[in-house]
Amino acid sequence: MTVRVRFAPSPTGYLHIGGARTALYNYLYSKSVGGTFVLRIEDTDLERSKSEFEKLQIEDLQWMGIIHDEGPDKPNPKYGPYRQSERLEIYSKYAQELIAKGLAFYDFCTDEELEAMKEKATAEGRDSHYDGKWKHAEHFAEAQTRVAAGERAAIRFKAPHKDFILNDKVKGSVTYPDGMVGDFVIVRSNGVPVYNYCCVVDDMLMEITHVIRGEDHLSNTVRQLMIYEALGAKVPEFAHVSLLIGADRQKLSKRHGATSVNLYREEHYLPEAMCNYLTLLGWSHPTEKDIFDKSELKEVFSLERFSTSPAMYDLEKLKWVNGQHIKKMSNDDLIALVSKEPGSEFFNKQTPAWKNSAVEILKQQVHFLSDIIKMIDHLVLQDTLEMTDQLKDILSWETTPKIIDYIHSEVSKITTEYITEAELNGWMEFVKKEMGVKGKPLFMGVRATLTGQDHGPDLKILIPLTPVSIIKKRVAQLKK
RNA sequence: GGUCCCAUCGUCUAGCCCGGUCUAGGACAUCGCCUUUUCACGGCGGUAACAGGGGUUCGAAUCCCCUUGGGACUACCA
Repeated sequence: MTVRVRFAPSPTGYLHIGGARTALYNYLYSKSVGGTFVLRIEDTDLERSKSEFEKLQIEDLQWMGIIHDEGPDKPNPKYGPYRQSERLEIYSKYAQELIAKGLAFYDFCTDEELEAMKEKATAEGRDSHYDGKWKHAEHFAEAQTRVAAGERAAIRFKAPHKDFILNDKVKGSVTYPDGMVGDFVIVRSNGVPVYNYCCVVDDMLMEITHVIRGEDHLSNTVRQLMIYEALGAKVPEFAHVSLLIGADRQKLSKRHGATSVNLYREEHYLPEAMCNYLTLLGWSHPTEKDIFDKSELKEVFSLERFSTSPAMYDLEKLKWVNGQHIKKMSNDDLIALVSKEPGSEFFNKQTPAWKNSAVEILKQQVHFLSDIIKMIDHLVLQDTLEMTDQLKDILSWETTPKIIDYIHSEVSKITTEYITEAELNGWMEFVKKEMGVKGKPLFMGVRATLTGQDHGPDLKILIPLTPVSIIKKRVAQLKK
């Protein structure tokens, strides 16, 4: 039997980090067993669903490399359509079947009646389950005639009186005691079916074999179990993955800050880093490897390695993972990405050798792509000096003014755009041999003179990357 | 309130199912040292956890129960 999994977002907003993680787990599982990954759009909430969001969410998924095998844009005639709003007749057909079998019933109760029912139940200390007259068989005929006459009614499912047991791949055996849920609505009075019902009909018809989703669905799963049974459908395997939480240990939501994938895309996080980090939030690599690409997981991904407790979404570690992925990249790939960063105009004008050298030295110490541009601005293009205490200290050494004088005259002779490493070496040699300066005063003195800073990358690489015009300005300021 | 789920360093986690090899391992963060005549990278090391209480057992992070704490669900939302 081929494995079929699905990710079923509601197009009511941007793709959420938590959603991306579930999508990723489904994707990884399907790849690990050679199954099919289906994308289904759950847009039965007419008010909140917007087609733009569907498009945006798919874009975010694609950015992360979570590519679906089937979906609205890649339909398989056997299973489509893939938008619930386009499957209304299907749901209606099965709802009629359930009514015919006496497993569901039309309900004409008004909101007020329902409210009164609830209040009465709470007053009596009972669970506030549906208690209306329409569930009883003697009213079925009346209900049919009223509906035939065009009156609107919701359709409720008759919750069977028995325990349900779910063997969850992550949670293990979960028991839902009898009476946990009452007769619930499967089709609203406006004719639109609800999630718990559509989901089952779709999973059944789309032959979904494994449902991997957030733990927030765990309690509701009993409703779905009931419907599977009523429909006579085979129950898929369920894997309820623990939730992502914020620093306050509450379910991750907008108020925890950047929780939409598109924000990270805009900040140019590396998609592979994002996937890497998200994978590790609730799943562990069998060899405790912590930096990897999705493609390396085919052989090792399994449902057995999920953690059962919630995981806190922590930007610090994501930052580190992103940095690790930058280090892993080839210089050419990295150059291509850096060239698209805002503020990369100067970078883009440089020779391939310059870019390669710059990227090679800078990628060692950054966490984000934008850091590379920031560092170029700071290390290479900064032409006004900031008088830090450290710089003042270096300038106070008796050898430093002599170095400045010497380099000032040497630099003014340079007519090329860049200083070569050989020229720099020559200056170092001169200061060492002819001026008798060595050790820390030599290196720090030269560094301060040329960069105006007391620390930074290796001068032999940094200085040939810095335009002479910038260096001239720096030295001139120090000479005063 | 009710039902269900969860509980190892500050954080992500390994170990738990199949008790002993756990004076509890790794990673992020943090601190220190080494290396780099600077910074970073890297290397080495430190601080830091089995929520509490009862059992079962020769022996429990691992099995059972209770307590406590946290979370989810409890819609004609998904």
